[in-house]
Amino acid sequence: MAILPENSSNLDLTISVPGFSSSPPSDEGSGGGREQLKLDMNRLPWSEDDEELCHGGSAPPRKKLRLTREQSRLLEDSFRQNHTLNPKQKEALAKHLMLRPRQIEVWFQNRRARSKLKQTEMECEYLKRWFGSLTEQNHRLHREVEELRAMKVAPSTVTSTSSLTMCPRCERVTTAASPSMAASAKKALPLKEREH
DNA sequence: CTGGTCAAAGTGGCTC
DNA sequence: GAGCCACTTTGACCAG
Repeated sequence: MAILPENSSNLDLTISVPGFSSSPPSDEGSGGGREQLKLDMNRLPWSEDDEELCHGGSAPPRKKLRLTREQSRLLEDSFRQNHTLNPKQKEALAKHLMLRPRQIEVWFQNRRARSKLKQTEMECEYLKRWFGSLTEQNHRLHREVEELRAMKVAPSTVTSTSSLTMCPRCERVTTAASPSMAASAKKALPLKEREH
């Protein structure tokens, strides 16, 4: 097994020039001031010799590429059109952005992961809200049960059993006295469950 | 200086 | 074996 990964050619030795400032004056908001460095790090062409250099001797610290805003924008555009690339598209994009196909591939992988994470977070938020709603509904139903039990203890207070109805499918008892509860319970359920 | 965050890249397992 | 994904590492940057 190789000591270094196949794509260690991006261990860009050329950027660590003594005296070179990696923090030029910021021209953008948060995260700004990276543009110059990014350009230098991304600069092509790289050669096979560079790769050989990386494989020889002791491993230098991996230098991190930062994409330029333009590169990111084009990648985002491309991602919007398609979340995956075929080898030809990857090659073309790499050529256009002056990056290696591997970098395009990695960017798309990470972008898909971020996209999925965002989706999961949104679903999590939705489920939290739903849980809150169900908890609230559960409390109301418990109170209703207590009320019904109280009525059973004192049957004289129950005017007629016909005011209680049982849903044949979910076997839920509803009373004519609490239509709002039935309505709110219905509201809390997702559409699929409601179609009933 | 330190800890947190973000994103590029490495790694290993899985699928086709 | 290539491509993808989940997980992890790592470097750059920023705020306190």
